[in-house]
Amino acid sequence: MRIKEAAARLGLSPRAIRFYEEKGLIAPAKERSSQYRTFDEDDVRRLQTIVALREAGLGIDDIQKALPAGGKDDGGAAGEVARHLELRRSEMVSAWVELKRMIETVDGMLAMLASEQALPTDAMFRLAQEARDVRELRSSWQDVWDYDGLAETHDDRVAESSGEYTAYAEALGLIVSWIAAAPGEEGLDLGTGTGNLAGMLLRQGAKMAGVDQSLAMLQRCRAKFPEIETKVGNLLAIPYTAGKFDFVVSSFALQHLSAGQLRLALEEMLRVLKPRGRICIADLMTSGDRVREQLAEAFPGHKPLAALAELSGYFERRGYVVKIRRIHGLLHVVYAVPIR
DNA sequence: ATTCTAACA
DNA sequence: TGTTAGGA
Repeated sequence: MRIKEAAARLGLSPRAIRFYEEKGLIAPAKERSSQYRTFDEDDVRRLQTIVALREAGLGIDDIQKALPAGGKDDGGAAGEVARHLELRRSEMVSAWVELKRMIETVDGMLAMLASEQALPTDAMFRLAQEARDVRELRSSWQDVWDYDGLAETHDDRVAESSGEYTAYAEALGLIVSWIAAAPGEEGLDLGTGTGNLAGMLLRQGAKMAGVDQSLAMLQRCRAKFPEIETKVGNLLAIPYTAGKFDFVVSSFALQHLSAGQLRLALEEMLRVLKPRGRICIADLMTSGDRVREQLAEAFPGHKPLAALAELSGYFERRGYVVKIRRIHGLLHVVYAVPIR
């Protein structure tokens, strides 16, 4: 068939199809003399997947990467497509959170305008400043640590650091015993990595979900624990709707956040938690902001660590009872339960 | 009547 | 990607 018929069949314009060819997404045969494009069933099938991926919001270049460069489809492409769709999904959640933020800012400004006669310039400007700070905090969260690259050896390294392995295992064990998941409860593990903590809670009978920035880590996790639902995403824009989980846990993830980012992450945890939901965190923590700053200066390459006082204060102000245990060195476990 | 390339919006 | 021009 020629381009018009193919376009009609796929709901595309002929121009769009030529454009896809120009971008290297398809390579239809051309008639010798006329240079007219000729589309066979394979071409149509490929165009169908392109249309589908476009509808999912993938850009032309993403589709280019997701689809095997060869002219025709082959079997092993599903994984690549899934990988790009997950990345896309994660971006969309971030954009969604951004939008939500912006709506709140607009609401705040409207509220100001409703009560004042003149333009409340100062107040609006301050609100805008705060909003901008939050946005910049979010966007400054990058994969500084290259966890995709570390995924393959992650579990080995955890097991090898024998001195700290005991502490690592002890911390995870304490989370599991403090959370004491009832069968069927829904839990979320933030920064789940290869799923070690989530796996333990899974065995306890909980229905677990895991979020991690690194898809490579999650692929390990899926291989180890197929029952865990995993999503790519970051802690500042958790890819779940509000009020979904009975408990949220996190181990060795918050240490990578700055103080401002930590506050956003905590907000996000409370958002996805049910009203009576509980939180348990194992991480490197310092006794106070001063110590944390000193450490940050001493180790310029590292992010500031979470401050214990900040953490517990944050929860207590919101009506939680906080329990803390020091495991080893800076490693602490913090448990927060709403006051009944 | 269709399709093609190229350039511009 | 849509549009338009100029050709085959």
